[in-house]
Amino acid sequence: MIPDRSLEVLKAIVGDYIASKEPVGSKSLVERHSFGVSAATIRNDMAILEEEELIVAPHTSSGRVPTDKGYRMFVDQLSDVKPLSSAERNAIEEFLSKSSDLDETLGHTVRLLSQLTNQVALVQYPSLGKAAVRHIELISIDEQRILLMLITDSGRIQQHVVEIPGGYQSSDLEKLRNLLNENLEGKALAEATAQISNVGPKATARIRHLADLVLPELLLLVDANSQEKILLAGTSNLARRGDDFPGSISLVLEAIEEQVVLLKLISEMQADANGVSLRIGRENTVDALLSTSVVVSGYENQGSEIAKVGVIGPTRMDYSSNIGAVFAVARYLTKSLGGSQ
Amino acid sequence: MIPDRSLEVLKAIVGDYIASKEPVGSKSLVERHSFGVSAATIRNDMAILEEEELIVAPHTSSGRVPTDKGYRMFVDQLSDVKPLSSAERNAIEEFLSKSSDLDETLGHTVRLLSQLTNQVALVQYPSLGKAAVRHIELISIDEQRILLMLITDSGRIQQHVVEIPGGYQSSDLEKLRNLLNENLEGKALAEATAQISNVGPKATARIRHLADLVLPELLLLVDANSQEKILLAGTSNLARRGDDFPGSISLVLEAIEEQVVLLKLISEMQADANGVSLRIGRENTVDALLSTSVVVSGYENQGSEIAKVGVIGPTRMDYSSNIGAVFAVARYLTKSLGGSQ
DNA sequence: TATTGGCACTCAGAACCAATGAGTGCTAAC
DNA sequence: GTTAGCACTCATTGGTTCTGAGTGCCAATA
Repeated sequence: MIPDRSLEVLKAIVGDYIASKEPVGSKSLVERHSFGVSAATIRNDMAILEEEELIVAPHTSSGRVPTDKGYRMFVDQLSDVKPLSSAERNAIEEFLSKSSDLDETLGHTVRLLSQLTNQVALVQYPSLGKAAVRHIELISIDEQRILLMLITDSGRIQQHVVEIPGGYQSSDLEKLRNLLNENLEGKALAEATAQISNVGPKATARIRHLADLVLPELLLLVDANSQEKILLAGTSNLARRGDDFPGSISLVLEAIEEQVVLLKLISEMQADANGVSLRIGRENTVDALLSTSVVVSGYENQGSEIAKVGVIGPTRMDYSSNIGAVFAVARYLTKSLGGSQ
Repeated sequence: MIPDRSLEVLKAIVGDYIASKEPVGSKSLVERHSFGVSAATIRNDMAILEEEELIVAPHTSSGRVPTDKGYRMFVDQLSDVKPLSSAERNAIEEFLSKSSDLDETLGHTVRLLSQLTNQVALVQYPSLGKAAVRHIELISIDEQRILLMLITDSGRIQQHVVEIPGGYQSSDLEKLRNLLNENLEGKALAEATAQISNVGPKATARIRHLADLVLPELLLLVDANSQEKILLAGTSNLARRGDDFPGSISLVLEAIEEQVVLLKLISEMQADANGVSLRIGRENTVDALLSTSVVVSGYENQGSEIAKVGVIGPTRMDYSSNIGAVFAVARYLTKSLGGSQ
């Protein structure tokens, strides 16, 4: 429908605009790229692109700027995702190999990604909903309190202090611990939720009192919703690109600090064939993010996607390299989790 | 040395400047406050203040702006710290009562403080150095790996996966666990560091192999430096006040995201008689924070300060209410930790 | 001696204007 | 389908002037 050369022109406009931050005109376009035709011809092509709402002129008689639709067309045409340099790949390996537990791994990952892309990076903690129980631990703190811990196979650890008015016997604690693990270990969390209420009746009268206090708390820990969590890094990168945002960047910052909104957004995003998913400008349902683009990719543990990692920045971003970086980091993260968790 | 009325004028200048963001002149000053003297007299007082470098004129013949020294004088004179409204106090109680474990408590606290003050809020995780070992736990993950956990009496939990090439017996695991707890439970971390190397020799030949692998990791966990950590919230508040920063706010954001710098800064700050400590503008040793002020207060567990909580914002901030809020939140946090940890 | 009214002076910022030039749309010719 | 040419637009730039809030200083006053 749209002539080939016009698409080439679109590509060139997006590229130049990303690089220069200035609306790009027919003349500078023709002198920077070798289209083999004159500026007037390019102008005709630009008229087509404008007709299709792929580009727009900020004011009468000035250069053109890609619209969200234009960016979308651009990335969909994008065949060559920029691979990371070997130096960058080394940095990733180096960085992630240092991490020991999940907290550390994710913390390193998100910082790394923000440095790699010069954007705000985000990583979602493995959603409990998709994980399985690896172990449940009950630890005595003092006469009246115990620490309840839930360890999932994604390496995430949740803990909660449970008050036991009237105290408990440590032998009972052990019995309950064994009972819980016998019934729940290895179960997916969704399944565990259902099982927990079945554990109660199995308890002997002796530990029934204890179980009644502990089980509701365990249920709370398992409740995935209350536990979804996102780690951010590199918000200063957003500020540096401040002039890219029409309103104020504080609105954008506010929105991405609001975990709930961000979680909803990224959970809606489905990976495309390449394993990366992106939302451009108005495609984001959140008002404050209308002038940002979000690039995410899922990372896996034991073969199934457990959470997402990505970046968020101005629509005027270098999609090619950002997609490359997000994809690569997600892969390394998958590898790193598979190895040591 | 400085006449009383001149100090009153300084107070008025600081107050007006904070409210209006505009350099304040003698005329508007005299009409907004009732000094009972004329503008010319105020001008004489202002000359004294300028002589003392407490205020400065951005350009010849314009209103005056407080210098860092002026702000310092102002807060040192500050007798009446603005107390929180009862609605605010209720909000704090409400908020903190919902928290169960340490992570949650601190997370809630920092968000709360940022909302209360409209500034960037920070809370430091309890420094391991000042805490004591509550419990050490070894949990079997699979044949070749165990999860080592350190629980401190401040409620902080550190964990690390230890690889045991060649595997281990679960009975040995239990022996080692008991050995560790017998020797380390209740010890201050600094002391525990010293003790850990003594534990090795006490191990029987049977579990020696295991101990040799676990102890170095435990030592790492105890090492306070590598574990200091700060939680931030409300960075969007900084962006909203963007025009208060001469350079760019991205530099400020960068600096406060850099945990190491921030940790060093707040650890240098010693609380004054009121339990609150603040650094104004150039008093901060960090370049990027020359135009910000930092207000912190310590919070306690079991009678001794374990870490700090505070806010960071433009030097042109409402010191009175920010000091009040930080102080109150620190107290509530102390109370909350004492109660449920 | 401290305070005040008066006055000349300064200077950032607003308002206005003209020149510049990159860029456009259109038309007629190739 | 492509191109050269042309008239037109309009954001940006730079210069000029005006205005007014604010100052410093001095002589008069209480």
